[in-house]
Amino acid sequence: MAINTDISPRKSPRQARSAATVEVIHDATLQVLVSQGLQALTTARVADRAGVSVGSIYQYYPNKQALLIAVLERHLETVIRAVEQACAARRGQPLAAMAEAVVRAYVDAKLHRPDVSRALYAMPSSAATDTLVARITVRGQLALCDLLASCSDARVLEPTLVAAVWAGALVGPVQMLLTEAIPLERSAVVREQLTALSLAYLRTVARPVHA
Amino acid sequence: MAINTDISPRKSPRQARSAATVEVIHDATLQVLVSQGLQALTTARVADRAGVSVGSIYQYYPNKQALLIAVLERHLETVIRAVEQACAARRGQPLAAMAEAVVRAYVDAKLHRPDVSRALYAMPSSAATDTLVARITVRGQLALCDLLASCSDARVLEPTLVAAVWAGALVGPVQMLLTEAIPLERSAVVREQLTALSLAYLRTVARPVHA
Amino acid sequence: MAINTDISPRKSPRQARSAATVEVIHDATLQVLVSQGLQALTTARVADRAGVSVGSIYQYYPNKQALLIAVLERHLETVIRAVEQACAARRGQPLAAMAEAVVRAYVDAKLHRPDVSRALYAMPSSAATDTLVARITVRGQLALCDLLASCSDARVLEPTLVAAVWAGALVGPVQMLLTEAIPLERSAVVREQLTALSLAYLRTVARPVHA
Amino acid sequence: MAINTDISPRKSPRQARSAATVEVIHDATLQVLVSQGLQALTTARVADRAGVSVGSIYQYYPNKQALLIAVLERHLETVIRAVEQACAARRGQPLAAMAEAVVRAYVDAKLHRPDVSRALYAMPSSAATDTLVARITVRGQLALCDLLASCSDARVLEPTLVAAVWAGALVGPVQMLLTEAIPLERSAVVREQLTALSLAYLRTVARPVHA
DNA sequence: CATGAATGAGTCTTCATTCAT
DNA sequence: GATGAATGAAGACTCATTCAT
Repeated sequence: MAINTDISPRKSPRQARSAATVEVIHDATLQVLVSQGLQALTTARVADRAGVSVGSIYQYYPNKQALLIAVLERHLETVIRAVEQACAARRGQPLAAMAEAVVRAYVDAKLHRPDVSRALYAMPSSAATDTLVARITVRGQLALCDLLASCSDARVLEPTLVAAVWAGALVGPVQMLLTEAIPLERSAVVREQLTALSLAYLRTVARPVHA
Repeated sequence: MAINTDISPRKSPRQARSAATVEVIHDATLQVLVSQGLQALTTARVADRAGVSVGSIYQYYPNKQALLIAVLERHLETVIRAVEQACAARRGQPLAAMAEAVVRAYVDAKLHRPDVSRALYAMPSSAATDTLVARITVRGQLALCDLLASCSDARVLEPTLVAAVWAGALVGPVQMLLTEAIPLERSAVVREQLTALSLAYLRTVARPVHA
Repeated sequence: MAINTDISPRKSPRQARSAATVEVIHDATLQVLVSQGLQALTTARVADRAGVSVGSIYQYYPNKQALLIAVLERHLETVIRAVEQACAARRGQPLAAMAEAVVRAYVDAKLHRPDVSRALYAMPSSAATDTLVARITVRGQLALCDLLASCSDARVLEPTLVAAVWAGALVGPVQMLLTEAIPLERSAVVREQLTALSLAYLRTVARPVHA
Repeated sequence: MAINTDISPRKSPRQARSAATVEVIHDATLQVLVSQGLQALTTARVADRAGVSVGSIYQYYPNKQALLIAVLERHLETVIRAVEQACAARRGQPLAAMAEAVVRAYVDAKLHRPDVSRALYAMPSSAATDTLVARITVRGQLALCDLLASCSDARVLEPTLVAAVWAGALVGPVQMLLTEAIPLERSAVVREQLTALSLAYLRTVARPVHA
C-alpha cells in the first residue's frame, strides 16, 4: 500500500472566497477534534461542520493528514511565537526576569485554549507530526539558549543542554494541567511553582556574574 | 454497529498454554507497534507476527482496544513500580537521596527500552487510555507525596502540588530524550541535570528541618 | 497519488471454500463486464453478482485492476492454448494444412463466447494489460514461427516477420466479427476467407520445397 | 444523477477566438492522452494543459465523453480520408496498383503519429465510440468495395465480404506495429508484406478479366 | 464569454469482528 | 480451543459538472 505523504498545501487561495473556505475548514477541524475526538475526525464530519463539501477540503489540502498537520502547526506556531517574543523581550536581563517571563509566556499560551491544546496532544505521532514538532522544539531550545547566553547576572555552562532540560521541565507540568492530572484551576499556582523551579534550576547550573 | 467498550480481559488464562498465547500476542503487539508503527497495527498483522490466528486474539481480548490498553498498562506498570520501589526505599532519608533515587528510577525505567516507550507515546489518547494514564499518574503523585512527607531534613509545604509539578518536570525532559529532541546518548547527563533540577526545586519549596 | 500496481494474487486458496469463492468472483466479473460494460464494473457490483461481500474480493485480489487482469489472462490463455495446440498438431505438415488448422483454432477460440471476447476488447489498456497482451502475442508469434519452420512443402523466408504479419491478419477480421462490422452469422465464410488469405499469403512468401 | 449522453458539439464556433479555443482544447486532450494516458485524462488536466479553465471545455463540449469522441473522430477521419482518396485515385486500375495504394495510404496514415494512434487505441469502448468506429468502418468497407468493383483486370466475387476481410487484415498488423509487437522500425517491411498479402488474397478471390 | 471554487455522488479499499468448520 | 474465510460498515479521495462572479 502506498500512501500519499505529500503534505504541502494544494493551492494558495486566489479569491476572497477561497481564503474564507480555508479558514472555515481549519476551524471546523479544530472543533470536531475538540468536541468529538480524533477517531471521530473524518473528512465528512469536518466538511459537515464547516458547512462545505468534502471536495472543498481536497481543494486545499492534499489529504486528511495534511489538514491535521496544518492545524497542529498553527497551534504550535502561536505557542512558539509567544515564547520567542518573551525571550526577545528579556534579552540581557537577570535570570529571575527571564524565568518569570518564559514560564508566563509558555503557560499562558498553552492554557489559552486548554481544550484545543488537549485535543492536539491526542494527535497520533507520525513522520510528519514528528518533523513538525521537532522543528518547533528546536526553535524553542534555540530561543532559550540565546536568552540564557545574554543573561546579565549569570553565566550558564552548557546552555544548549540546559535550555533543552528547562524546556522539558515546563512541558511536563503543563501537560498535567491539560489532562487534569493537576486541576486546571490551579494553573496560577503551578505557574508560580514553575517559575520557582526554573529559577532554582538555572541558578544551580549557572555561575553568578557581577557587573 | 455498537462499539464494544468493554476493556476487561475476556478470561483469565488458566492453563499454561493460554498464558503462553497471551504472552505471545502481547509481545507481537509490541513488536508490530515498535517496528511498523501505530497505523500498521492491525489484528491481522499482530496475529501473523504472533504466529496465531486472528480468532485467538479475540479469545483473550474482547477487542483490539483492550489489547492496546493491556500493552500500555503493562509498560506503565513497570515504570510506576520502579518509581514506587525507589520511593519506598528512600523513606525517611534526606532530600538529596530522594531526588537522586527517584530520578534514577524513572529515567532508567523509561529508557530501558526506548523504542517501546517511544512507540507507546504514539498511542492516540482515548477515554480508556486517559483513564489508565490518570490512574498511574495518581499513583506516581501519591508515591512522591508520601516520600516527601517522610523527608528527614526538610518539610515540604503543599506536598501534593509539589509532587505533581516535580513529576511533570521529569516527564518532559525524558520525552525529549525519547523523541531525540535531546540525543539519547546524553541520557546520563540529562539524568544528572534532572537530579540537580529536582533537588534545587525541592529545596526551594521546602523548609529545612534540623534533626 | 500513488496507485497500488501490484497485480499478483493475494493468497492461494487453502480451503475448498476459498477456491469456490475465487471462481465465483471470476465469473461474476465476467458477467458484469458482458452484461453491463466496463464502466459499470465496480467492486460492489461484482461482489453483489457473485453473492459475496466486497471484502472477499480483496481476500484474493490486491485491487480491482488485478481482478480485471486475471479475467483477461484466463481468456487469452485459452485462446493461445488453442492456437499452440493446433500448431503442435500440424508440425511437419504442408502449408495448406497449417493454414487451415491455425485459422480454425484461432477463430473458433475467439468466437466461442463472442460476448466475452467483445467485453474484454473493451478493457482499457494499461501497463499491466499491455504486458500481458505482449506476452501472449509473443507466444502466438513463436508458435506460428516454429510451425512455419517445420513445414514439409515450403520454406518460409523471414519466418518471424511472416508469423507476426500473419497473426495480425487474423486478428483484425475476427475483431470485425466481434464488433459486428461483419455480421457474426458470417463467421463460417470469414473463416474460409481467412484460410484462403493465409494460404495465399504464405505461398507468396515461401519457396516451394520438393520432398 | 442522469448521465448526459448527448454527444453533439454544444455550439459551432462562429468567431475566430472560439475556433482557436476549440482547437487548443482538442490538442491539449491529445497531448494529455499521449503523454499521461487515459486514466490521467481529467477535465482539469486538459484545461490546465490547454491554458483555459474547466468551464471553457464545457462551453464547447457538452461533457467529457463528447470531447473524447471528437478527438477520436478527427483521427479516424484523417485516416479514412486518406484511404478514400487512395481508392478514388485508383479506380479502374489493376489489382496490383490498388493493393499497393490502399496499403500505403492506410499504413502511412496510421503510422504518421504513432503515439496518437496508440493512445487512441487505449480509449475504452462505449456505445458512442462503437457507433463512431462502426461508421468509419462502413465507409472503409464501402470505399474498398467500390474500388474492387472497378478493377480493370479482375472481377472480385463477393466484394463486400472481401472488402471487409481485407480491411481487417490490414488493421491487425498495423496494430501490432503500434503496440510494438512488431518493432516500429520495421514499418516499411511490414508495408511490403501487407501489399503482398493483399495482392495474394485478392487474386485468390478474383477471376482474371482480359480487356 | 471566461473563470475556477464548490459540489457530492460514486469508488475503491481497509480492517475489526464473527462464526462455521 | 483454534482457525481463517467471510463480512460490511466506514472512510478517504476523485473528478465530471455547475454556476456565481
